[in-house]
Amino acid sequence: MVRTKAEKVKKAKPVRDAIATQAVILAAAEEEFAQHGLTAARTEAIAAKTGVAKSMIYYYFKDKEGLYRAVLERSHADLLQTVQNLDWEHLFPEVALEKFLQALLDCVSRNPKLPAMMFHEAIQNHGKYYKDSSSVDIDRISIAILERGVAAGVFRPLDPFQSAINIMGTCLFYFIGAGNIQQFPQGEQLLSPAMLQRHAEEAIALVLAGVRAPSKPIAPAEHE
Amino acid sequence: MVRTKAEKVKKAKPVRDAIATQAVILAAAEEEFAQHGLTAARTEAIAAKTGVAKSMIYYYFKDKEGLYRAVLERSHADLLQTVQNLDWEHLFPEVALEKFLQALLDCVSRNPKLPAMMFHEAIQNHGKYYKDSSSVDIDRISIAILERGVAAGVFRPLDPFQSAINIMGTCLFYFIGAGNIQQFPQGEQLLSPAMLQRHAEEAIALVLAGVRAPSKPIAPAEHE
DNA sequence: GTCTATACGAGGATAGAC
DNA sequence: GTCTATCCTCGTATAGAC
Repeated sequence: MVRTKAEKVKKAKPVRDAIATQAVILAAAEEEFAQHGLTAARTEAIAAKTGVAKSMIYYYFKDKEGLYRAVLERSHADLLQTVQNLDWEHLFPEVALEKFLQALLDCVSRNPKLPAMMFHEAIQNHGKYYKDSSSVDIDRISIAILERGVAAGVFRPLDPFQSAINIMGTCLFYFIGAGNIQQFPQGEQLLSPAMLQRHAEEAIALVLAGVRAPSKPIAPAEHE
Repeated sequence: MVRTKAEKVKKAKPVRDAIATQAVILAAAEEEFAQHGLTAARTEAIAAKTGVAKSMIYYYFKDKEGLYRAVLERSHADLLQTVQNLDWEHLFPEVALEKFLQALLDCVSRNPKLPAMMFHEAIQNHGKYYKDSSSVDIDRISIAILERGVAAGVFRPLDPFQSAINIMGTCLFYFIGAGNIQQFPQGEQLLSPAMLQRHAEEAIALVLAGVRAPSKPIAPAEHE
C-alpha cells in the first residue's frame, strides 16, 4: 500500500508544525524564565517541559537570549493592549484609575507569571530588555491618571511618580510574593480564581481609598 | 633586623583575620545574591568583589548554599529585631501601623537589597530557605495590627491577610522595581537618601489613607 | 588562613543524520 | 523540522603549597 504526497496532501504526523512548536516552546520558556530569570533559566528544563528537542530552541530563537526576548515581548503584548484600550482620557480620574487597575489585575490574573518576569528583568538585567518592550507606556498612563486626579482635586496632593510605583506594588506584589506567602497555613490557594478575585477587590479598594481626597469641606456643590 | 613573634605580639599584616574575611564575603555575597538569586549567583563574582580568593567561600561557608543561608539570616536579623521592638500591642492601631511602616521602611532603606533577596527567594526557591529565617513574624504582626484596627472600627472592613500583603507591596515594590524604573528619565536617583525619604512618606500616606475608615457619621465624640 | 592550580560536572550551543 | 550526539565553555568545588 503506497501513498503519494498528493493523496494525503500533508504528511501523516505533523502534529507539530512550525508554529505549534514555537508556541509550546514559548509557553514553557515563559514558565522557566518567570521562575528563574534569564541567567538561571535552563534551556534543558524548557525543552524537557515541551517534549521537543533542546536544539529546537536554537533553531527557532537563535539562542537563550533570543528566546527570552520573544517571551518578554509576547507576555507584555496582552497587558499593553488591554491598558491602551482604556481611553482613560475621557473618564473621570477616579473611574479611570479604577478601570486601569481592573484591567491591570485582569491581565495579571490571566497570566500570573508576568510580574515575576518583570521582576527578574528589573533586578538581574536592570531593565535592559524591558526597555524595548514598550511596557513603559503602562507606567506613563498611571502617572498621567494620577496627575489629572490631583489637578482636579479629587485625589489628595500626592506625588504621582512615587504613587504610581507604589500602586503598582499594591497590585503586583501579591503575585511575586506568592511563593513566600504560600508557606503560610492560610495561603494555600493564593492563585485560585476565588483568591485572585478577592485580591483584585482588596487591592483596588486600598488604592482608591488611598488616593481619594478627604471629603472636601469647602466643596461648592455636593451630590450624593 | 630580626623580629620574633613575641616582639610584635601579632603578625605584621593580618589586615584580614577570620572574622573580617567572613564579613567582606558576606557583604559581597549579599549584593550578588540580591541581584541574581541563589542559582544565578556566581561564587567567582563574589570573590572578585571581596578581593579574597574564591576558595575562602568554601572554607568558611562550606558551599554556595551555605553562604546563601548565612546571608539570608544576617539580612533578616536587623529587620526582624526592629519590628519586634515595636510593642505595637500597646498602641492605637493607626499609630501602630504607622510606626510599623516607618520601621519597615527605615530598615529597608538602610538595606535596599533586602526586598530583592526576599523575592528571589520567593520565586526561585518557593521560600524554601525563607521559612527558616523566622521573618514570617513580620507578616504576622502586620496582619494582627490590621485585625485590631478593623475590630476597633478605625480601619475600614478590609481583609487583613490580603491587605497585609498589599501593604507590603506598597512599601517594598519600589526597591524591587528600581532597576526597571531607572530606565525612566525621572528615576535617576531612586535610591538617594532624599528619594528614599520621599518614598517612605508617600507609601505611608497611601497606606494610612487606604485603610482608614471613612469619617464616621455616628461618631459619639469628635475632637480636632 | 590564605593563596594557586586544577578536577569535574553542568549547561549552552552546534553538527549532521533523518 | 525534528532528532541525537557531541563539543566546549563556564562555574562549583577541592587539593595542596605557603
